Amino acid sequence: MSPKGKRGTMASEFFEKVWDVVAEIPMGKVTTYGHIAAFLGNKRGARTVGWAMKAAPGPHLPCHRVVNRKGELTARNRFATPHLMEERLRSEGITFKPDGCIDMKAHLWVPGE
DNA sequence: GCGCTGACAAAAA
DNA sequence: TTTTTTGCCAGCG
Repeated sequence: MSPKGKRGTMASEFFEKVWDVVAEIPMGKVTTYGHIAAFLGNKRGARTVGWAMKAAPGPHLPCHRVVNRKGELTARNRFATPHLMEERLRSEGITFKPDGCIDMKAHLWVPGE
C-alpha cells in the first residue's frame, strides 16, 4: 500500500499517535505538548511530542495548533514557522496576549474529548 | 558503538 | 515563590 508510504521506517508508534491527536484538534483551539504526551502515557515525554511534530508527515498536519506550556509558538519545520502560525491561528479565531502568547484559558483544547 | 542535542514539562530544592 | 535538575525518546555527530 502506501504510494509513497515510507513512514513505518522512520516513525515509531508514538509518533503516529501524536499526529493522530494533533489532526483532531478543532479549529480555533490549541493544545500543548504536555497534554498530548500525557494523553499518550508519557507525562514527561513532552519533548518527544515536539520531535514528532518536527518529523511531521505532511503540511496538512495542523502542527500550528500545538504550542508550548507558555502559549508561545516555537515550531520550526518546512511546513510551519512561528510567524506563519501566528497568522494562521489568528485566522482561526485565536487571540494573542500583548505578551505574544496565546490566551490558553480561552483556546486550550484537551485530547480525548 | 557512544554521547550530545533538541518544537517541553513537571518535580525537587 | 524562583531556580535547578531530571525525564522522555529519537535523530545526528
